[in-house]
Amino acid sequence: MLLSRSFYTRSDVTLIARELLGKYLCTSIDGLVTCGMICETEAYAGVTDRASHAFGGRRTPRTETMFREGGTAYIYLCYGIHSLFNVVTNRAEIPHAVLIRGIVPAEGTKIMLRRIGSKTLSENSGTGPGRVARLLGIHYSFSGLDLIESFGDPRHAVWIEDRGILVDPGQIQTGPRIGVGYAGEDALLPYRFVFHGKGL
DNA sequence: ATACCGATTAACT
DNA sequence: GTTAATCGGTATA
Repeated sequence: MLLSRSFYTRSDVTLIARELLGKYLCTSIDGLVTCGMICETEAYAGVTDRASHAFGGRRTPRTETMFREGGTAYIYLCYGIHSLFNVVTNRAEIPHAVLIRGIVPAEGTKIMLRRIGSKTLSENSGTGPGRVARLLGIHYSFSGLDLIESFGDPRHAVWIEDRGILVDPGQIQTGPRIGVGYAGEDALLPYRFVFHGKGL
């Protein structure tokens, strides 16, 4: 079942980051469908969060996407090489977002292998935000795609499905976000969530 | 027009 | 544990 608009437009970004664990992030790029179960996320709490690109209400051509309605894809280029995928949450003008940091490959593994130029998938293949986007064929030029409206478009579609995976709160590990040392006190916030399910 | 830097990764020692 | 790769975004002038 496709996650609805109302899932994304809620106001508690850390709750949404938790609830995205166990959901399936899917893409259809040039007709090639790939999906992975989300196992790691980070919440970015908008204008009050020093780690967020939108801290202090900063609006630039890049961050403008985060000010859209929840359910929009915010994707940007990091270190000149990696596309990092986020889903925008909350209502329009409130620039909250959740970074997807890890997936377990579920569908289209053959396509994923072709994308990374490898023969087999390993434990690490879907770990790390750069690898997530690479496996799923997500490019930063897709920023602004709508995770509900794009469904069905064979060229560039990105969406998230609920496939009924139940995540016990005890299976979720919480901690500080990765790579945000520049954020001062906000670097210590427990906004990172990792799903340690069976076999993970 | 120019300078600095990053929500990372892979390949090293 | 360390480091090179790599370039668009952003601030400053």
